Amino acid sequence: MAVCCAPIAREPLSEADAAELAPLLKAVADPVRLRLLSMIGSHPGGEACVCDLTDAFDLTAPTISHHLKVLRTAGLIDCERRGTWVYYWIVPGQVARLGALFTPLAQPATP
Amino acid sequence: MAVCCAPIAREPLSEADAAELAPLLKAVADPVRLRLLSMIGSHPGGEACVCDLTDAFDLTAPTISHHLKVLRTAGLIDCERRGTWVYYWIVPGQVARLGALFTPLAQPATP
DNA sequence: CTACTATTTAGATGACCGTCGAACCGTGGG
DNA sequence: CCCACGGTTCGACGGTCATCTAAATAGTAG
Repeated sequence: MAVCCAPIAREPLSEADAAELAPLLKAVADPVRLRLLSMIGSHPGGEACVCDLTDAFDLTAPTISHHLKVLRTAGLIDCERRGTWVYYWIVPGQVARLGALFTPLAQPATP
Repeated sequence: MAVCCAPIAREPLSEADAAELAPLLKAVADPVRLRLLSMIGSHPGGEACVCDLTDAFDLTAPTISHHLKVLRTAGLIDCERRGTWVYYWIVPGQVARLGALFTPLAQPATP
């Protein structure tokens, strides 16, 4: 259930599966979002405040907020407001789908 | 040595690593290229002729050629001309980098 | 050498994306 | 009650991308 479809080199990806996966990949296909995802995932406690993330970039707050929204829309992260601050954390299942797509290729049967 | 850097949730991705990985992800963040990669990788013999690929899409030949070039520039596939036809195959090491980025997150230590 | 096929290159067009400044909500403290 | 602060939404601008048509290159067959 973690993956919707077979790993990429097992069988040809259906048009529908490709259409569903592509936006997920597009969400992480950006240096800023890649770092954001990494910073959130590696943060102690598994969650990070926006204020922690913004300072690491030479970008304005709206831009960071936009990137976080893209990641959230893709289902890769989720967030919650806790008093003054908003905290983000990774949704492991969705991220695992990406890994499952490519990893089986590392050690294929190669008959 | 398959990967250049730690998996995404181990430690924050450096700006340089993110900048290097993003283009790789951008190359696969397209439904057509995702299917092309899958069709090439799952093709019997591990390689596929352009003529096999073109027919599966409602796209013109130049468009397919363009997508193949993007994948090739990213180092995900390689090709060789053999007589009349050009054959493409997957570069496993480069694809494995993508998998390694996300897979370790599937079963993290979660202390 | 010429004609035909397969594939790539070049140029153009329309859509999408990353970034910013300004305006807008929600929370907590005077 | 109002104000300061953290964060998001809105609208706009510049750049990139997917796709097409037309033309060029490479190889094969006659």
